[in-house]
Amino acid sequence: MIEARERKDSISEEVSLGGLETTVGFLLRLAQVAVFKDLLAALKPFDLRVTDLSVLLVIEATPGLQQRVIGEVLRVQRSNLVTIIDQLEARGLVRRGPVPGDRRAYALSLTVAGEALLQKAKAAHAQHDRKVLDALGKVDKAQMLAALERIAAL
Amino acid sequence: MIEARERKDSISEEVSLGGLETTVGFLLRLAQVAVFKDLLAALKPFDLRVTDLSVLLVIEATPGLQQRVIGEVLRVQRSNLVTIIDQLEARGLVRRGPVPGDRRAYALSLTVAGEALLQKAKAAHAQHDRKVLDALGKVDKAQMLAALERIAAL
DNA sequence: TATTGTTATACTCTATAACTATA
DNA sequence: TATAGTTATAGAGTATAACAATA
Repeated sequence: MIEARERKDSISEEVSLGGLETTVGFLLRLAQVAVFKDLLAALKPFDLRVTDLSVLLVIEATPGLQQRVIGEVLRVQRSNLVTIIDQLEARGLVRRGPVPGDRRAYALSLTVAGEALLQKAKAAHAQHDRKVLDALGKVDKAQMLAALERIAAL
Repeated sequence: MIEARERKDSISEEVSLGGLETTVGFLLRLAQVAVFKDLLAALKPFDLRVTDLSVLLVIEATPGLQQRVIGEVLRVQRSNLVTIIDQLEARGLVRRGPVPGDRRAYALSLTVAGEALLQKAKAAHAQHDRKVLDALGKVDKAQMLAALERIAAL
């Protein structure tokens, strides 16, 4: 059984990934999955997913935004955003108000309850973000952000 | 219409993301999506997805590997790996051989055709990887990999 | 009893087309 | 004609449980 444990423990160290392990793309995926998993866990007490928090943050920053705009900046198809906003609205966190001069669109804003929940969620998010930043090590945050932005624009 | 164009062009610059834009997690997602999209396009001529290439690379590096091990190192559930290997095997790229002393498992290896296709795919991958590395800018590759590894271990 | 590969299934995320009511 | 929101649907990717054969 010692033999078995040694075999199992050594897998991630001894099995070569054929160069994949020194690839930015592969580690980028592992890192992104880990970050989302960690943030999702941090948001669990508030019953919010990562996208929900993103939506609330954007609306808080610019009340009156239309769904289309939120979809654009968050890279979410406007059709997929409908259900997300529906749920936030049903929970009384977000309000779909009228847009003066355009009866097709909605002006989104946070309710008092939404604002209150967001504040708590932001505290959890800040704690999560601190963990991520600590993991940067020698890499400067600003340079990391710049690098990720350039990669995102490939 | 000038007004309309200006409104549209300015969205990504003028609409605040509520702090999200200076967050490692958010940009990590955008970067990862872009990298996978770019790599997928690069692999299109060979009809390979990103995971397919990863599997081929790992098998090439260590012929005789079992599916379970590949799933572990690539973070793919062994049940989801079945179809992936099925397809590669059906295309004559991968072979499921016997494992001496364990008739439950398969020893995976590349066929001649699989090896040949992989060489071409590797060239395309190298070109893609070069683009990603160029986007790193001032960030040292080794330090970036180390940072991503630490984030992945959150 | 535990493990390998397998099957079946479900759930989330994402993508596309078409509809409505407005503009 | 074009646009905002909506509906329906389909496709990935991922996750879980249970099974047969074998250890």
